[in-house]
Amino acid sequence: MASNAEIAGALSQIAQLLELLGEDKFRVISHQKAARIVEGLPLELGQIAAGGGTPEGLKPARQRLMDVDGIGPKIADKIIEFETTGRIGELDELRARVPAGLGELLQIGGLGPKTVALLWKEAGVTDLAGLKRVIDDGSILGLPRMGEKAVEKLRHAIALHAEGQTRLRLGEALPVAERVVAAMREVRGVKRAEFAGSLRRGRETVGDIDVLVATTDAHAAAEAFCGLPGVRQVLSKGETRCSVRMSVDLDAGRWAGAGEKEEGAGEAPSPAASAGKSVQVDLRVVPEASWGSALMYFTGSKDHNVRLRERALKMGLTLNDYGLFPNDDHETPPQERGIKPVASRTEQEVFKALGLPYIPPELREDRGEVALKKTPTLVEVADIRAELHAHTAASDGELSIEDLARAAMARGFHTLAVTDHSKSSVIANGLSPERLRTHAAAVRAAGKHIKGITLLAGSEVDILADGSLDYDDDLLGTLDVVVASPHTALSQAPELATRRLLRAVEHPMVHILGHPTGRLILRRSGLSPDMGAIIAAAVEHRVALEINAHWMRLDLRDTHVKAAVDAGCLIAINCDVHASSDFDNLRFGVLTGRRGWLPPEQCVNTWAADRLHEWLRSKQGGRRRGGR
DNA sequence: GCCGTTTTCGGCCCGACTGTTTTCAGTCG
Repeated sequence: MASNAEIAGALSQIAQLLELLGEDKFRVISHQKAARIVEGLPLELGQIAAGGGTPEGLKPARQRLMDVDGIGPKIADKIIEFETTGRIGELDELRARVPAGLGELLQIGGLGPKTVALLWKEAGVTDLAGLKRVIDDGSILGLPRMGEKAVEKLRHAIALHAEGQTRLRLGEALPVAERVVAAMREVRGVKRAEFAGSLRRGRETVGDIDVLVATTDAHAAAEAFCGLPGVRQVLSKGETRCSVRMSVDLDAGRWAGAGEKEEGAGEAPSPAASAGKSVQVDLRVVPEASWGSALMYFTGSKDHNVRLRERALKMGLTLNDYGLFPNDDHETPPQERGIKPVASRTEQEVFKALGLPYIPPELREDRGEVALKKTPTLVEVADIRAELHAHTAASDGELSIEDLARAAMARGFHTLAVTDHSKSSVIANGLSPERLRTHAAAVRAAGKHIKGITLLAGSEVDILADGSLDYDDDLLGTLDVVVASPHTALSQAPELATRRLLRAVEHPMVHILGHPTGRLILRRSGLSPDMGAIIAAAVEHRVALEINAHWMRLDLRDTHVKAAVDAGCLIAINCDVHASSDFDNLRFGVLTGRRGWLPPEQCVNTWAADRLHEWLRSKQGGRRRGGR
């Protein structure tokens, strides 16, 4: 079965090739948009295209695909063709007409389809090597719009591309953004400063960082921004916008420490993974009176923003970053003609004027949020009262049971589950059955004398490649909490992965499916099981699917969380604590939950102690906590 | 190529910055 990612990849390739061929730009946009939608879709389109799936099984596949907003008859047919034959005729034809190397050129900053097509048609450039050649021999200067400065910028962009500059993970980007915002708030004249963009939406990776300021002294703001510590290069500097490349701190890459070891051999940690990394940071200077509309404009995804503007137009209004204005179809933008906006000062005000409830930033992805009637209640960091996945020095953590308990108490938690690794995780010093019994007894003993928090004895038990668990049922039955997680064989085929995880979810003693796919963001993709089947089984067996809060993992990912939430599945947000500072990762897990529309009541970590403990006990056929 | 509480045809979001073009095209978000 073709995955959504594969389908999205094919569609976006069609868009790219159409663009290079100078085809109708709206066809291009349609394919791009469809690709984005497919990628973010919680349901598996391949399954639908193949005529599968349950709820509307009798409806023709084509019709069901077309029910997805953004997919029409043509694209539906292409998806079906892709699913049934493994290829798309149109894509093959397009590929035959365009040199394969042009795709890479489009990834170079500042090079768009027009310029790449120009290079190809006028200078015979078909790949990166060809581009370097025409730059070196100077022939590129003979092309239209290619002067010395343009070529110099291009050189720079090629060098950056060669460094493999890629997206930053949420946990790497957020500290940079917070530092920039804090620094800008100290600048003379600055009234407000916030970061926006995909970072404010809490996406798992970001391509750049957008920072907004409202100030009485735009010049001072621009100067201060371009002179911030860590700025390597000023890319552009204008009255309302500046762009720089900024170094990313070494200490953002904590993954190299604890946590990595559990992955086993062959996944060598890279302590200097973040060394030399940089990120583009854009500063936007906006009028204070437009703060709300500007923040909205620079926070919403492209599709979300388009959706809002279309909505505005239907209401006889026009929306831009300066505000929501009456639409008079004048050529000059309303703000330049002194027209007073209907709303602009705060996001709340603008949403209200659009007839919408306030939409939290994490939801602004055009995944149905513009149809909301009221602001949904989403899980917050302050709601989290329990950590159900933590390691001590008995396996690969740093803390003793007591220190771990105190760290959890300091966060205001009522419950902490100690879940060290099981025996197969040899590199993580997994516990033999005998050690586990001793350890569980030690946890319970500690629980007796530490007041103010309930300590639970548990295990993060390996789900072996065939879906069996790493301890036998007698031993598992003595535990308060069983987190079952895959750690090895993470590249097995989807069908095998599905069967493997289903077996774990169906196991009567499993409470939580830990980091279900085992992916590491930007490093390895992990398992690709049929998530719909996993979710359905988890609902049936009252197993919680974990959002592992480490920013390297964020596993479940946001779109799967959404599917799980829609299905009524329980979710656990766990920090997978190995060191005291790992509790700080909670906010990344919460952001991911919010992106999946997760309400607090569906997240077991928010439950009151009694309710949480009752759920844990109920999974083991009424066995009472305290062991045998 | 998609879409429709003003449309099944004719639209499709909006603005800033850069470089080179003396009035704008291309790119980006």
